[in-house]
Amino acid sequence: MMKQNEAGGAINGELLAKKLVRQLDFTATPMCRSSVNVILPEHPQAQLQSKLLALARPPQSSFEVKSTPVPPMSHRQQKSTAMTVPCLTHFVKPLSRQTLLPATSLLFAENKGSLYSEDLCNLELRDITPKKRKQCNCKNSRCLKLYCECFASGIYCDGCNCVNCHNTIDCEAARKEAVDTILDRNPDAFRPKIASSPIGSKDGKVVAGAVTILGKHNKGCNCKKSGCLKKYCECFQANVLCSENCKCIDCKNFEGSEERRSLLCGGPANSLRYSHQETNAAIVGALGFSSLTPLPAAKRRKSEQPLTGATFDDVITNRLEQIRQESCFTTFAASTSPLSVSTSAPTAATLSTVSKCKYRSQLVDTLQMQHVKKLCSFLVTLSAEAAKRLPEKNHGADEGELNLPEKFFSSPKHGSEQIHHQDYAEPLSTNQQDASGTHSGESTVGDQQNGRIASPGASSCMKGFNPVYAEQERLVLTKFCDFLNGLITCDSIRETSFSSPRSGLGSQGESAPE
DNA sequence: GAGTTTGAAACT
DNA sequence: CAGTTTCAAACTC
Repeated sequence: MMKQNEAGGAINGELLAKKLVRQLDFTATPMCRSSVNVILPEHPQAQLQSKLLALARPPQSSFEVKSTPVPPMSHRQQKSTAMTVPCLTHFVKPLSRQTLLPATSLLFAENKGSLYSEDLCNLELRDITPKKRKQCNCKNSRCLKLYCECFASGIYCDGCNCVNCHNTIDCEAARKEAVDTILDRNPDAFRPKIASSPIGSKDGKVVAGAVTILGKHNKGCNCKKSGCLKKYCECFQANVLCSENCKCIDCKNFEGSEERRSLLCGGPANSLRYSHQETNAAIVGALGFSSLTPLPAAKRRKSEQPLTGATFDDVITNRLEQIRQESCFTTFAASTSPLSVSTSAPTAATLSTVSKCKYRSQLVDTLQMQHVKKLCSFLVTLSAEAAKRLPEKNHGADEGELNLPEKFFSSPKHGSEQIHHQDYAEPLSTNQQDASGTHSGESTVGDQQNGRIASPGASSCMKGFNPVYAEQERLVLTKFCDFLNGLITCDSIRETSFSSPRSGLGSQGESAPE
């Protein structure tokens, strides 16, 4: 077993830098990532960020640490490789260097090195705005029990209103003993209470840009009287919906709850407060797994606002029909293809999760499952037809010989595009990227090595040109893109309709989104 | 600001 | 593990 002084001696520049970086709360609830706590509030924000970014690139860091030495870990902490920083941001507090030192000591054993730089890169300046730290008011616990928010967060009390506080650096021995006692009772006591969604990237987090998906309460709440709609409820307080982990009674903190909706509908402050939830919900929904986040009531009402004249359902249906008619293929299998079933089934299964909490897409009231099924069926048929048709025409023939319609794309942007073999070699040409706006240019064969799925067209380029694959890919992606464009168009109409009723509906479904 | 309510943590 | 007590935050007035 590593002795404490050995552990302390092992602190090289890299580790030190990491630890300081980790003083940002990256392991706390994903929700909290939107309001990342930052220690060292004495630094101007920009300076702070650049300094932290520098720290993320050890060992070149020249940041000089003059803070109090990090308290050594207990043997238990050293043993625990899974120990994470407590949920510092459960309560929004900008933390002083001193107050975070205990947290860094708890972190000491956790060396998941991959987190730091990219998390820092995901930081936005507005996210590190120091906020007034919450101060505890403990009287009887000496701030050495989990009742104390500071202690539970792994920080020293600093400027609190507590009485007989032992959660200070001067009482480190007592503090460490208390930590050990609590860890004996519950090794996860200092772990973040809010877990991210099970589907995700490393460290269990799902990062999309700077936003991390909200999760659920690890242990769940046990609320009885609050309906889980007050801050007594840990789930509610953490901005997550109650989950199957909860044992609450008369819970109203679930997606679709009228009470919750009306509560969140309280005004601009609430809208702002839950804006991250909206973003998270959208991302979660897009990723296809259960979200625990609600849609802001304002947005949802907007979604539910009926269109004057034509419903979004009509527009989508018409759009699909238009796509179908524009296609050179006449078959439009409704739901006969097994693939169409298998393609859409996971979506349905995903949306109806085992949890009582379900993701509610902004389009849930307008884009129906039947549309998705139709689209899937259509794309499958399209792909099959392409496979059948291409060999008949000409193996490896030029695009011009495929007898594809000149205006396969309904959008003028696409209609004039000429596709050549070099397009297969570079399926994501600049023009296409600009036109569709849907490609990041990252989908290369090389991605396969990174666990991603490379496009069949791209793969065929590497292994030998296969025009069938490429054509299938092109058709399917094109039509899907077209469908999405239609969706955007319809959404624009819907938004216009909402903001100014009866305006902008004359060109329903056909006006360009931009 | 005092008193009450609430639910997590701690205890038995 | 369930029931009870303690505790501090959240809430109400």
